[in-house]
Amino acid sequence: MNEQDILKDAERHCTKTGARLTPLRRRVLELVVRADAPVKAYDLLSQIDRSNTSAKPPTVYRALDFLINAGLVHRVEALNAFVACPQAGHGHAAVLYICEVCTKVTEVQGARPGQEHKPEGFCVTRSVIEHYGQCMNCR
Amino acid sequence: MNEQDILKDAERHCTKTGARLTPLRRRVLELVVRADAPVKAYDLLSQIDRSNTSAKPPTVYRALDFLINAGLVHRVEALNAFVACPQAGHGHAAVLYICEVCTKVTEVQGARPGQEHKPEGFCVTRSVIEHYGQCMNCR
DNA sequence: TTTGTTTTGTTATGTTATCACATCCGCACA
DNA sequence: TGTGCGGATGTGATAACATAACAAAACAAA
Repeated sequence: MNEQDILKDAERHCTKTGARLTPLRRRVLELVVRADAPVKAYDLLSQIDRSNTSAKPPTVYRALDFLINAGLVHRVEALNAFVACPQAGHGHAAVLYICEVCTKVTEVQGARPGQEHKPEGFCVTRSVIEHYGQCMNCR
Repeated sequence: MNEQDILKDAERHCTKTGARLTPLRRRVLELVVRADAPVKAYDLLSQIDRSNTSAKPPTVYRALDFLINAGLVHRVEALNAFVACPQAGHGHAAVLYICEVCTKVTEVQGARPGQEHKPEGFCVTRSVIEHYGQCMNCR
């Protein structure tokens, strides 16, 4: 799935769900999609800055919050970074495989990890699943 | 497993592996164990500070690095916090269930998540697996 | 005791994230 | 047309998290 398709898909998804993909938010999404690897909030900020002098940290963090809630972007917890979700709206339930050499992230949907050993009565609302290692090309 | 047992166990583990559990590191481990929930680095710092005025951020981060490497402590990525590992040396391979109400963490060993959908050729060296929700008591 | 290594102290700074309040903009409705 | 409302963005400040770089001390091996 290429950059343009992902963006179109995001538009459609937002239209359908009533989420407001404003120009600023779209711009941030675009930057995340283009990065094609986990990108830092302050890197996004400096890129936005080139076109919009008024961008400040809250600008980018707010946009990212929106995008994460809309299921368009994932936060990579162990990297304090963000990646585009290749499938709009599947933002929750993702399992990430992160190559520590080339930094590329492969997202696997529907790979809900076995919760066989889940503590009794525990009700999971959100899972962070990130596997780090080397991808095929980088070994 | 109670606090004292965990500390004894940690001592034994370090003796066996040749890791040097110095007074400072032991003190930090003690604080993490006592907390019985994820603790922040700066909270540890302010607790150490009461006895050791010279404690600075690197003091606690270095001790934590050591403890994590020794498999005595886990970093909870999505919280920027740290928890004691109830089983010395099993520090890698852990799956954490974190109650967002009472903040308590239950660690499950040996619950390696299915990697059935792992990208071909990907070699995992480290996994971050954190489930957030409500524990039985807090529902 | 000398030497090399590890640990700890110390200052400074880098990086990540949020708060609080002001302003703007689109929209519904009088 | 204007007025009020709510969501989005602008703005300045600061909080929270983490590391770099170098100095001093502790310690163990030779």
